[in-house]
Amino acid sequence: MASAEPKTASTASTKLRADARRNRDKLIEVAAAAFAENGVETSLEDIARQAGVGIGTLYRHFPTREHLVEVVYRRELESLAAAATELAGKYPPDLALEEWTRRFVGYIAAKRGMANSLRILMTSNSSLFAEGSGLIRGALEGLLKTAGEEGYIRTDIETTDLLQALSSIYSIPDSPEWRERAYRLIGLLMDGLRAKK
Amino acid sequence: MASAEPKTASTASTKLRADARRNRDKLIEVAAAAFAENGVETSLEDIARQAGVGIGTLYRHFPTREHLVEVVYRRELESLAAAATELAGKYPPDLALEEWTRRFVGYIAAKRGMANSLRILMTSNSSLFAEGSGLIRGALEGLLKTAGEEGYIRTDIETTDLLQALSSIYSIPDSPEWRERAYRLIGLLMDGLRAKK
DNA sequence: CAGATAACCGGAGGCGCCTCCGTTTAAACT
DNA sequence: AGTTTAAACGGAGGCGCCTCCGGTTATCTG
Repeated sequence: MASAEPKTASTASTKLRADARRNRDKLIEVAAAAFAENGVETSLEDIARQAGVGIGTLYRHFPTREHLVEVVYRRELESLAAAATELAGKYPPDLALEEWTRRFVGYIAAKRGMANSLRILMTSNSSLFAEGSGLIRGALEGLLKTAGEEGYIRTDIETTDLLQALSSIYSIPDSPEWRERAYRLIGLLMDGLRAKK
Repeated sequence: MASAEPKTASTASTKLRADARRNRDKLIEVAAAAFAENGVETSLEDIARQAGVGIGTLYRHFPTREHLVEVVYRRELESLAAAATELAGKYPPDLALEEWTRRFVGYIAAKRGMANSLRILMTSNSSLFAEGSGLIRGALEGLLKTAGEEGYIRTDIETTDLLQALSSIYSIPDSPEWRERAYRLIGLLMDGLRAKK
């Protein structure tokens, strides 16, 4: 057989038995919630329990904690990127852009506190980082382009510039008003963008 | 900065009861050997067992694994610095310098593999790093100065230069000949130093 | 030297990690 | 439908982490 496998690239459902696939999906879903709530240090046995499977099943699907973290991280990143298209079809371009950046903040918020774990993950698997930022950049670029072409915002701002500004959110120090600050920053940026000169 | 803490961090025997002090010292000694042999992931219970104390005692002295690692690391660094003085009084200056750099290599060799742990430690406690490199720099500087003044080596090389060259050893890729390569590099540097122009 | 006391010791216990393997079951075959 | 079989399940078990606290002991005081 010439290996003409109908492999679907990214979301490859690599021929998993039905039950296996169900369990795997459920595990990812539960893990995502658990990580968001308690950080990456959450007990894996808890996750397995909540997903209604044995600990053995969890470990078969995700040999190490890092594997699980990576999958969850990737999935969220993808859904964030996908949201760009969705929002673009639902709101005027400038509002779509603004709403998307808000979601971006939400995503970052969830990742604070597990910064260290993520950093380790990134350095031991740098392609993950490259892929991730590529996805986000692409999403942002699409939104910017549309909004610019349709005259909602100025056109002399590069994706890189905005991304740079957004990523500065990451370094806002932790505090009760963290989110407020982030939103203020976004508001500022958006107003700046709308000020077509 | 007003870092005028009166506590001498180094060998501060902060009024420890005799037995406590004994146990603490023994723990450090055993831990140093264990880390060198099996990396920082060694079982702490094993260390306690080998030191002939209960696990509770270990945890009282070193609340976290990182505490223990840090103390061991610091101690080795200090003994490396002390070796400089010792060697200086025992060999001609240029040989003392050469032998010291060899020990430096040994030290680095022991630290490979635990690079990640050390990096975490360093970023969460940057003063540790500053202190450490200060010590080493001082030791090297002393050796260089003596050897230079007594005419054994050239005098137009700064401590920083040599330290830079030495630290490049750290990035020699892992392989069976790792040590050979390191020693070759040292030989090269030493010959260069002795070539008084 | 005896008694008091504060510091120290150590291991049991509860929890999570991860592996291993006997049992169950989806899916391919007849 | 019945049989087969390889994939998937799941939990027991061994190990290490870390905490907690009743027992031990160095040191101080009379």
